[in-house]
Amino acid sequence: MGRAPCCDKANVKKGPWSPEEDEKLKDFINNYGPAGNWIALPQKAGLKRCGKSCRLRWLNYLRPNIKHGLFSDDEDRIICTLYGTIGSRWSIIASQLPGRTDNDIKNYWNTKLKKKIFGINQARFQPPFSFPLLQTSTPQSAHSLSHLYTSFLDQARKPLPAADCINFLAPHNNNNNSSTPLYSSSNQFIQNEEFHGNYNPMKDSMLVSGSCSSSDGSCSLVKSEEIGNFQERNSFALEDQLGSIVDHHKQKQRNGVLENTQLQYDLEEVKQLITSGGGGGDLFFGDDTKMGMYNFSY
DNA sequence: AATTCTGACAACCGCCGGGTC
DNA sequence: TGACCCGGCGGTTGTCAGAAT
Repeated sequence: MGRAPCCDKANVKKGPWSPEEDEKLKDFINNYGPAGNWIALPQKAGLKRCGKSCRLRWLNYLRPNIKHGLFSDDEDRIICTLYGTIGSRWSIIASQLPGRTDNDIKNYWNTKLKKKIFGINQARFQPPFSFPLLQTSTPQSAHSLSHLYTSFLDQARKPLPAADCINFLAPHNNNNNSSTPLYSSSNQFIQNEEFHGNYNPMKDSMLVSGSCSSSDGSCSLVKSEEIGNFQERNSFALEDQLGSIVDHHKQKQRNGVLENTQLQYDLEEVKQLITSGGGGGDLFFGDDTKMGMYNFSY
């Protein structure tokens, strides 16, 4: 036996809301409050709508303090970094952007931001930071992650014309000073990144590894066995690439080239919102000529 | 001027989890 | 303990306006 429908679909109106319907809904909620039974609300408010539709209309459009219109650069960056860390958990991302709704952010990501970041190669190239890195605590998610990663490598191995390089989250990075923070917004998160220029999936090797950072904020380089454990947890089979990249990373750090990188935003809050346990991770990618690292903790 | 295409965003759908009985 | 109800969530689809042909 299936679930009973939430409303009588034959007798509910669908499609765009009229101003009159908006007024009715607003009036009702202003008088009786948004809390309560959404399923019963339409009948009480005199609306021929599904309760879920009313709820969505209120939350996404009619609710006070909703911010419409263009997203700022800071908002862009917050969305990008949070998406990179937690994936498409729009409600959590929305909780970091006052006035924005999850639907708004989701639409914005799907229609604009994704293209802005991934450029022309978006259809073929899924970037490493889109992996659900925080969702690796179960065998299923580990398998899923492994599958995604394999798919990514398959894509990355395909030859691409040189013009198909993508810019990796560095829209404002016009200098070569690797110690300059790329983004700093509202003290909510600061991100340094060593990587400059283009990332070409045809030429550049890439891997994902676990990481940790010491309590004083310095970036303690990942031990290979820690990475190994992380790999094992996530069913990765990238040992060959692992050693060289980590050696390269260490070498750069010894040379003082590598900046401590710590991607942070409202982590405490995000932590609470995410049910899985805390941890951290680095995304390394690059080759002998250039290398990128994306460090996060949660 | 008419038609087609495209992008933006509003809205819907179905699944899931928590709460309650 | 399990069935049911409801709200929340994310993916997908629908609608419409403006651009392109």
